[in-house]
Order: sequence, then C-alpha cells, then structure tokens
Amino acid sequence: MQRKTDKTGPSEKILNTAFECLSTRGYAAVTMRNIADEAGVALGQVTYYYKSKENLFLEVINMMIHQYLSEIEQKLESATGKKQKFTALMAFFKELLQVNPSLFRLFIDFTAQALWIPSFREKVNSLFERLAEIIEKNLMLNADKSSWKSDYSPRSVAKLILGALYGTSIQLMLSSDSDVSFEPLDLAESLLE
Amino acid sequence: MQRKTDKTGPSEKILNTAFECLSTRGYAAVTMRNIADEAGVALGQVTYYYKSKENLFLEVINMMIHQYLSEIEQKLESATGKKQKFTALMAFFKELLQVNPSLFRLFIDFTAQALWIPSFREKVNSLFERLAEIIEKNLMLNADKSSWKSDYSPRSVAKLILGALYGTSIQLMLSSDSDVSFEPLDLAESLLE
DNA sequence: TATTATTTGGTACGTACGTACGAACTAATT
DNA sequence: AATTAGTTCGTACGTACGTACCAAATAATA
Repeated sequence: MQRKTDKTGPSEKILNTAFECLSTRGYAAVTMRNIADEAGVALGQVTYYYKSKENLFLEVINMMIHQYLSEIEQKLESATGKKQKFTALMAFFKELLQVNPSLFRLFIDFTAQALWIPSFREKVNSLFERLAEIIEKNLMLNADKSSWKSDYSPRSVAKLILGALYGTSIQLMLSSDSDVSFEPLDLAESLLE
Repeated sequence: MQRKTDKTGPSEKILNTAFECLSTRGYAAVTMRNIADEAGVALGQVTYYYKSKENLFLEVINMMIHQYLSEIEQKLESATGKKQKFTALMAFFKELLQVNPSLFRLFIDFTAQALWIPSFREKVNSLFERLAEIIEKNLMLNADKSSWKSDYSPRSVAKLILGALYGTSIQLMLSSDSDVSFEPLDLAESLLE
C-alpha cells in the first residue's frame, strides 16, 4: 500500500504527483496544470515526459496495476492454506477500504472511464483478469468436484468472488460513514471457507 | 427498460435528451450545449428548467432510480417462489448487459462520480440501498436459520448478492466482446438457489 | 383588451482546458 | 573548447465550458 517515493527524476515526480492528484480529487477534477503545479515543475515538463494527458493517466494505471498485483500476490502467497488465503484476500480489501480508500476510489474511477475510453478499457480489463487469475491460482488449486464449484470453471468462480468483493466494497464506500460495517465482506469470507 | 418518451413539454424533452447523451457518450464527454442541441432547444432553456448542470444530472439519476427500481420490483414480484425470483433477478442483469448496456454503463459512471460529489453520492447510495432492500424482501423472506445465512442479517446477504451482480457485470462489460460468457452470473444463480 | 407572468432564444462574459512552440539553459559528446 | 543533444520553462493559441443576462415572444390573468 506504499507508493514508491524515489525521486530519481522529474519524470517519476510527475507520475507520483499525478497519482496523488487523481486519488485525492478524482479523475474529472484533475488538470495538467494541477499536476505540474503540485509537482513543482512547469507545464511543459508534463507534456515533455508524457506526450498527452491520456498517456500520462495510462501510465498511472500501469503504476497502480503493478502495485496492486504485487501487493495482493505477496499477501496471498505468504499465507498458507486455503482458509488463510481467503482471510488474507478479505483482509486486503478491508485494509484498502480503511487505510487507503482514495486508492480504491481511483480504481473505481478508472473502471468507469474504461467503459468509454478504449485504451483505458484495455488496461483495466487486464487488471481484472490478472486479479481473477491470482484468486484462481491461490484459492482453486484443489478444485474438489464434490462442492458447489463443480460445474463451473475455476476462472468463473474467481471472477464471481472478485466481483463480489468489488461490488460490496463500492457499497461500503458509498454508505454514510457512520454505519460502515464489514458484515457483507465477513459473510463472503465465511461463505467460501 | 423502456424510457418514457412523453413529450409533454420541453422540460421532459431536455431531461430525456440528457439521459440519452449521458448513456451513449458518458458523463465526462457531455456538455450543456450537446444536450441543448440534440434536444432542439436553446442553451438558455436548459438552465431555465434546470438551474445548473449538476442539478440536471441529479434529475437524470432520479429518473434512472425510478425506472430501475420499478422495473426490477415488477419483475421480481411477478415471479413466484424463491427459485423463480432468483432467476428473474439474474435475468434482469443479463438483459441489462445484453439489451441495454449503455444504461448500465451510465449507472457505473454515476457510481464513480458519487465517490467525489456528495449530492451524487446521496442519490446513488440510496439506489443501492433500495436495490438491496428489494432483494432482501423478495429472496430472504423465510430466512431458514439452518442455512449459511444464519449468522448474518438478511440485509448483508442482499448487499453481497447485489455486489456480486454489480461487480461481475462490470467485468463482463470490460472484457472483450468476443469472449463474453455469463458463466459467472449463472454460477451466482446456481449458488443461491 | 390591458397587464402581468412565463417561456424562448440568442449573445456574451470570464475562465479553464490541452496542446504547441520556441527561446534559454544544462549536460554530454567529440 | 566546440558542437550537439537533452531538458526546462514561460507563453500563447484555439477551443470549449458553465453561467448570466436580456430582449422578444407567447401564455395567462384580470
């Protein structure tokens, strides 16, 4: 959940600032000038290193994908056993909602943009696919044919789990802060143990 | 799935055109002038009937909420028996994805906006809450304590189901058109029968 | 019919946007 | 040291935006 803060150059600084602006203010409200100002560079620098706005934001998505995937993969692989892996998966989403909600907001924002912008769609879709792949590999290894998963591919099961986590998390983010309970997520966990 | 096309006045015409623009081009790409032009009225008319852009789009959300809820409620109540109600619920989402994907895209778009704009958040959250309420009332009537739902409130179960449908549908919309299969949705249906 | 009230449509204001461009400056190479 | 390549920054262009405003037209009211 920790972004790289390496200041190896203005290029990284711009990218990190772009991420920061997007995750705190939202896609629709962020401009190239905002990013340049907050990064402490001139506007021309932004278009110098990243050709266009769309391209810059695509790079932000790439950064997010890399971090999301490596973090969740690490947490899942460090857990041993099916049950613990499930717990780790739920803990990841819970932590996301509690510790870093702005990151998840940005994820949702990009998902919405992906419905209209083909280049975004490609990126976000691959993120979902790879998340489903991780879930599948970590939780579906011993696909016991006796259970409810019998008739469906492990990938479909993974997509359903991922969808449930995603959709439930959105509802939790939207609900008023006072009555935030993770009961639906806990339920999902108990369902699949 | 059918919008009202009553042309009782310019007010309704503007609202319907706003919906049309939003659902086909997306939130970020629609302007007041677009709506005015496509509705065949002057720009001043839009601000005359709807004070601001935000207010106009809020009215569009209201329209969507009304239609979504009445349609899904009608379909669920016309079905008899738990199993048939589940089937009807899944059929609603499948039909949404196949017949009217732009409506669902707009729903997702508004959800993303709701994370940043408080007035939107209120509306979209109430839509989710009322959807969960409908699911709860139609499918959780005889909450048998012996099943897996025992320890959790019916509302949490409903939210999990709704989240799974929402999250899975998004993945289906994002995936490339060639390999669209409703397997995850079918799986969800079989899971809960 | 006279008068108000409501509606229509056109115009203009102020602002902000992404992008392009080109001088100055620095670093690297020969 | 000379020349080239890479980088920084300010500025400006063209466009588009939401909103405000107001005269003209229409409808409603008396």
